[in-house]
Amino acid sequence: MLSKKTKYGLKALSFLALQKENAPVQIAEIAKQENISQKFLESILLTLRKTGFLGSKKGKGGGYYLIKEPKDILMTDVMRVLEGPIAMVPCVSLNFYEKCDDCPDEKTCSVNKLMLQIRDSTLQVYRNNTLADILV
Amino acid sequence: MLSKKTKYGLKALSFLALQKENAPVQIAEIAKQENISQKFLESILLTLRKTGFLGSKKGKGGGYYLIKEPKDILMTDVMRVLEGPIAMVPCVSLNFYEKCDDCPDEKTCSVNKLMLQIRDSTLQVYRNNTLADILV
DNA sequence: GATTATCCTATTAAATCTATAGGGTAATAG
DNA sequence: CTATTACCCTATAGATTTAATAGGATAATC
Repeated sequence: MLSKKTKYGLKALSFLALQKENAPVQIAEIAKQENISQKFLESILLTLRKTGFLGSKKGKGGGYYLIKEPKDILMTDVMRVLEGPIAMVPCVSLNFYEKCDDCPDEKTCSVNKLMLQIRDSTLQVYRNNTLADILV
Repeated sequence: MLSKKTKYGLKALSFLALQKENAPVQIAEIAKQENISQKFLESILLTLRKTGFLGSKKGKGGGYYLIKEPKDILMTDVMRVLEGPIAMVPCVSLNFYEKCDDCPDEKTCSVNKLMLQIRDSTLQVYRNNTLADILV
């Protein structure tokens, strides 16, 4: 399952991408429009700012805004930040590789063999989509 | 993340597929060979029996065995039974469709748009693999 | 009839996810 | 300069899911 964190994060990014002239939008405004708990959204936006997707402005007229153009925001990067590793098992992860403690040898593991294919096909979709591509 | 349940289930199925003449194997034997908690594995095998993947035999010389040939066991079916819906969000699920309560319209949802692609590519992998294909 | 091994329900323990609380900090307007 | 606005940040609580364990019932075999 996709976490609410990722879901809300994607919705917020899309919402911001649709603003004219990339004007800052307040947390409260996004939360209301997208039916998201405001405080929860706040922490998600904070993460997205710290990881270089969003900029913020304090005080009246402030809010969050995209730092890059939608076509330059890769889903691969967004998903890794919000959802974590793209692979379903650590032993096939490119960026978060880890050996399974119960598995003596990856080369003779059927789970590894199947999940490697899933990772590749999933990665292909994320690599083929930017924020601009998923706007509707 | 892939659940341990699915991981163990796949390993058990693979293990059984490699037995000569499809002889029954005891839970304890599989658990030991694959480093799985025996009681936990027990409940997984029970599920796989109830869903038509395995047969069982009680008493001495008993155990679990495959009911169909590995090449006739589709990963799509195995994954749905062990891991649940293949889609990452209910609103793009073929077999477990559900509308999101927070989303007014799927047609204008960027999460839906992205996850639809993920579902399709994931499904393609599972449909292209039988138990026989992931044996090593 | 003793032994073996699956069958089944209930419960607990651990981990993760989701959301909330509450105050701090910086920018802006007037 | 001061009140207001809105983001900043940490901690924590509640809910859900996952993983594992306990303990005995049932059925088949030797």
